[in-house]
Amino acid sequence: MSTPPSSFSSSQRKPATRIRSTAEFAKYVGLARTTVSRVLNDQPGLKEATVTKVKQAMEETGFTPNAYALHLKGKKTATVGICMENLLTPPAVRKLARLQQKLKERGFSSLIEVLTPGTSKEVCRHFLSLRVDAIVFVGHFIEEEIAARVNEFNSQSTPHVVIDQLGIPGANSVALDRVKGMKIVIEHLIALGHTRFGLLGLSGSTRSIIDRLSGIESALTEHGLSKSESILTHDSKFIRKNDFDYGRALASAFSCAKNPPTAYVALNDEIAIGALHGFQDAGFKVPSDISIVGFNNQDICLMPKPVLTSVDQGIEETVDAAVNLLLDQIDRPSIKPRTKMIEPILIERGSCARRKK
Amino acid sequence: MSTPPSSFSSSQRKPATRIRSTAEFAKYVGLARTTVSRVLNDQPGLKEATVTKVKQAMEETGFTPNAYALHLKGKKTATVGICMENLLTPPAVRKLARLQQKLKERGFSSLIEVLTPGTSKEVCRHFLSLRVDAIVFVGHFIEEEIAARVNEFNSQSTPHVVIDQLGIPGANSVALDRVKGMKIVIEHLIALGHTRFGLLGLSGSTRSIIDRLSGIESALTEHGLSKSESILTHDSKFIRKNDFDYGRALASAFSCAKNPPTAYVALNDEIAIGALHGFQDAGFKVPSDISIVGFNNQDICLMPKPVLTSVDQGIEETVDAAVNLLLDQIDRPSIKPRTKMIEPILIERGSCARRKK
DNA sequence: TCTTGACCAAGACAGGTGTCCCAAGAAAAT
DNA sequence: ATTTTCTTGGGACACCTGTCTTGGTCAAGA
Repeated sequence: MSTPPSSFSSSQRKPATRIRSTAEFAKYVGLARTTVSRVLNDQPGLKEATVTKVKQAMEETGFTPNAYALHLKGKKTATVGICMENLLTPPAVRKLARLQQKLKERGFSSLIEVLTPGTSKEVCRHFLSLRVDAIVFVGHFIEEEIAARVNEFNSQSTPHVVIDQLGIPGANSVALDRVKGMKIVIEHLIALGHTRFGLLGLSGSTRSIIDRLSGIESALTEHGLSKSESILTHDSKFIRKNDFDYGRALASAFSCAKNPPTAYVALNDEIAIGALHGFQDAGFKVPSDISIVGFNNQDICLMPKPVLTSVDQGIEETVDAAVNLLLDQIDRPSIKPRTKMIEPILIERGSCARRKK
Repeated sequence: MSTPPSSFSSSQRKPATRIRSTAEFAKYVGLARTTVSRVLNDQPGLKEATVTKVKQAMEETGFTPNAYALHLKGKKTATVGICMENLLTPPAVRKLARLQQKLKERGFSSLIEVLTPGTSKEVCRHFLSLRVDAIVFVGHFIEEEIAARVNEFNSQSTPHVVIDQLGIPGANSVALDRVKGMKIVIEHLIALGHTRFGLLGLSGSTRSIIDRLSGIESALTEHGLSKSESILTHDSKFIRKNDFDYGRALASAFSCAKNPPTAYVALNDEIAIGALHGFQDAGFKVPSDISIVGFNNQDICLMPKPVLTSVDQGIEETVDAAVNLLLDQIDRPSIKPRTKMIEPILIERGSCARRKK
C-alpha cells in the first residue's frame, strides 16, 4: 500500500475534513477551479506539471467530483434499480449476483431493494427519483401490482425487465419455460416406466404453478395417460411452506397411503430432498422403490444420498437475456416490449430409476 | 389497479414523455413552480384544492423530484455502499439481506458491488463520488487493501464498518469470535470422550484460520492434550476448494489411513457434509463411529442424514451491531473506531455422539 | 525591447431544486 | 365600495460541475 511519490509529505498534509467540491479541492491544490476541472475532464492545452500535480492531489485527498452535480449537467446516472422478491432463496440470489456482475461490466451500478407486497409503488418512485436508467424485477410478485408499475414505465418510457414472471401485459420479460420444464420431467419418468406420479407442493393458482401443471398434463395426454388416474397429491394436508420439512411431511403422507405412486415431482429442490429423507425413513429405497425429481438444480442437489435429479433454470442465460433486453431499451427508447423464454434442461442424477417389475 | 378519483381523465391525459423537472410538472398542472414546490415540501398557507390538485397530478404522471438536485441543496443522499466479498455463499448473502433490510428501516438505500482483489479503491471512489453516507465491507479481503481504504475513510471521516474481518487497524469492525467458536467445538467433543481430532479444511495463514486454530489449541491445552498428538490433517493432499467434493476427498483420505480420529471439525458446513458422505461411503457410521461438526449453521445442515451439528454465526446479531456502529458514526462524526465481537453458539444435532468403547 | 504564444485565473451560464421576498390577484370582511 | 386577509406568481439565489469567454502572466523568439 505504498503511496505514489508525491511532492507533498503525504501523511502530514492530509486534510482534516473531507473535500467536498472542486472549489475546495482547487484551493487545496493552489489552482483555479476551472483549471482543475480541465484536468479532471482530460482537456488539452495543459502543462504536464499541472496535470500531475492535480492527479497527485487526488490520490492524497481521495477527492471525487460529485456525481449528483454531474448528473445535473446531463450525465447519465448509470444506475439500475433492482427489485428482488427475496434475498434468501439461492436461485434468486444467483440471479442477483449475475445481474450485478453483468451490469457492472456495462458500467452500471446496482441499487437493490426487497419488495414486500404493496411496496412496489413506493420503491419504484424512489428509484425514479434517483433517476435510474432502468428497473429490474426478479421473482414472483402480485400480478396486478407489477402490471401497474410496468404500465407506468411504458407511459414514461422507462427501460425495464421482469425476470421470472410471465403474464404481465406490455412488459419486457424473461422467464423459464415452466410448461416445458415439467413436460420433460414427466416424459423422463414415463420413459423409465412410471405411470403414476405424486406431486409435491405443486398446487395453487399462481401463473407459475398453472404453467407447470399444464406441462404435466400435456406430457400425460401425449402418452395416453389420464390426469385423474396418474396424479396424486397431499399438498392440502399441510401448511405449505415449500421447505425441507414440508417435503418430509408430504412423503410421510404418501407413505401411509396404500399403493403410493412410484415417481415424485417436486416444486423445488428443498421439498424434493425433504421428501427423499421422508421416504427413506419410511423404509423405501431411492431410487429403486421410488424416483424423485427436484426443480432449480441448486447446489443442495448434491447433499442427499442419492444425489437429486433436477431441472436446471438456466440462470446465466436468463439474466444475460434480461440485460440485453435492458440495453436494447436504453439504446432505442421506442422499441416494443418483448418476451424471451428460456429452455429448461433436465439434469439426471441418482434419484431416478426404472420402475421395478 | 384502480386509479384514484381524478378530475383528469387519467388514461388520456398521460404525458407522452416523462416529466423531468418541477418546472415542466408545474406547467402540466397549471401552477407556478414555486407553488408546486411548496406543496411538495408541505409548506403551510396553501389552499386545500391546490394541494389535492398537485397530488393528483403526481399520481397521474408519476413525477418525482430529482434526488440529485435535492442533494445539491444539502440533502443527505441516504445511501450506503456495500462491498461484498461474494454473493454466492449463503452466509454472505444472509448478511446482505439483513443489512439491506435494516438499512431500509432506517431510510437508507443500498448500493452493492462485489469486490475482486485490487478493485476496492476504484469501487470506493465510485461510492464516494455518489456521496454515500457510509461504506460497509462484508467478508474477507486482502488485509492491506482494506486497511488502506479504512485509512482513507478515517482521514475523511467517512462512516464505515468492516463485517467479518478482524485485524484492520483503525477500523470499525464486527466479527464472530472464531477463537471461541473453535474452542466450544473441541470442548464439546472432548466432553463426549474424543481425544483425537481430524481437521477438515482448517489450514492456511489467513487471520480467520489462525484464530480458529488458536481456539482449538487453547481447548486442547486446557484439557491436557498435546496438539501434535491430538490433531491430524490431510488438507495438503488436495486442491483446497472448501466445497462438498473437497470434504468428501478428505474423508476418503482419513478412511484409508490406519487408526483415524473419531471426531472431525470442518471449516464450513459444505466440507462437513461432504466428509459425512465420504465416511458413510467408506463404511463408517455417523455418529456412532465418527462425530463431525460443521461451521456456519446453514440451512444445508438439515440435508444430510444424520443432520449436522454446527456453530452458529449469529448473523442477525452481527449485522445489527454493524448497523448500530454505522449510525453512531453518522450521528457523531468524531467517534473513535470500535470493534464488537459476536459470541458463537454451538447447535447440537445428530452428527456427534459419545466415543465408542 | 517588443511580439507571440502558451498557459492559467476568473467570471458567467446552465441544469433542477428549495427557499426567501415582493408583488399581484382574488376572496373575504368591513 | 373599500379594506383586509389569503393565496399565488415570479424573480433571485445557492448548491456543484463542465464549458465557454475574456483577460492576464510569463517565457521564448524576433
